[in-house]
Amino acid sequence: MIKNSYDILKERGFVNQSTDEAGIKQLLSKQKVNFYIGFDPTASSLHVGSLVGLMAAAHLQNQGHKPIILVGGGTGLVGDPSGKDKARPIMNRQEINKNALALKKQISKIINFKDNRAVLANNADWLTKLNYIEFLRDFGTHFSVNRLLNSESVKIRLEKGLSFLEFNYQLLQAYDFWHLFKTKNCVLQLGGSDQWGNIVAGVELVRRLEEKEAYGITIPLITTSDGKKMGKTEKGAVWLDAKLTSPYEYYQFWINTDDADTIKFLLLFTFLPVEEIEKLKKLKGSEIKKAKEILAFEATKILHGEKEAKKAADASAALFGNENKKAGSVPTIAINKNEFRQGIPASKLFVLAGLAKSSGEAQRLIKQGGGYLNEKRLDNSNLLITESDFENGEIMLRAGKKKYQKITLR
RNA sequence: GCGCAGGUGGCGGAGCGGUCAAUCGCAUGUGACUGUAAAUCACACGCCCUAGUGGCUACGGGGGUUCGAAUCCCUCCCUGCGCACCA
Repeated sequence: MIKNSYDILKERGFVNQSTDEAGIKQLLSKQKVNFYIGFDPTASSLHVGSLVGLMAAAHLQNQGHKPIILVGGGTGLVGDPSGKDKARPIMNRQEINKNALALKKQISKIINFKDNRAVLANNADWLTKLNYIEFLRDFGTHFSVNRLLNSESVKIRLEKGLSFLEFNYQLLQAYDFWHLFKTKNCVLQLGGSDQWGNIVAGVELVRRLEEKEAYGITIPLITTSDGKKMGKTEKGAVWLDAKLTSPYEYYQFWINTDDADTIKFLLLFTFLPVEEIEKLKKLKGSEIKKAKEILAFEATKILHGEKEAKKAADASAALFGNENKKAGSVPTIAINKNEFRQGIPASKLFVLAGLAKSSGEAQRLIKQGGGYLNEKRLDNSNLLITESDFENGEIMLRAGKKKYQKITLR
């Protein structure tokens, strides 16, 4: 029996709520569906938080449906108040366009844009052309302020203050859905659970204007088992851009998954068949590490390719296993030879390597016993590091238990 | 526009003339314990250095009072609440 696309999503944990479960199931089983999911171009890279939506979209694409990836170039100019207790900084056009371009590159690692199997859209293309009066007359009439006031996202902000600008966000997103429905025959929207209100607004707008049914599915906000938002690491957010988070760091992020989250993440962030993941469930105690290795490898493979994933896995095994600490793809920086002529104080070197934000922090680190040079614990943050400390042209720095940085000479 | 209440470190939130780089909680980091997990315990947590009863910058911005200001005064900006205005 062929599984229904919706059931696939549901069984892997991608579904938080949906507007009409039976309707969606029927829709997805009888035809190839165009659906959309939006991303905010407020940063130049997506992070693992956005990955859930992309994975959901990828699963649907694998089932033959067609994703429309919407970059919120227009809505980004407004700022979504959902789930925020503060107004977002308003961004200018250029920045947003630059970000949108960068995002596409990352998204195309997961979604296949070849042969028109997926399309990228930017709502700036239509939102910026809207005429205020026309918009109010044609669409404003379909929105009830009473309802908006009752929505959770607005309620929260009412206590702290909400500008009219942000208040309008929902109308714009609803308009997006309608626009895509009209022009691209898009009948389904995916979004984070904080988008529920916005998605429903779109569904209703389509119903009112077109007297046709559109659907929405929200994806749960992925939290770690202790209730925190996922996606943070020692160095901050985990980005999808390899320049910001190297494949090795990305791999490490997944390896460091909490035991309790391992299975959940395998389902969400890998394409492994559910049956296979079920088997991993049986692992107990320190064996869970094996499941995490699979998770880390698969997740890294999806984003950075098999070769990089292997390299990261090897590096990880070398550094944390008992073999000698030689590693291939540990983040490496090259420092000019001349710098070492007089020697660089250990604390400075940690800052240069990006393992500490300030030399005060580095000094603290070393004082507390968390600074290592070539696997030897440093006891003096003023120790001058010179060329003679290099072994085979490199130095391995370590901060704490898990953060490594290799230094080479230039 | 008028009145009221506020604006303090990543966040929450004390302090209300000296002993404040600022109590406390959360978050974070390091160490111990472990399985590169969780929990727990300990320590740290503005920046700089020649590392000291050292220097510098910081309690929305600017100015002032004072030997001395996060703390008092003036002014500007911002936020919330109430009133007014408009619809």
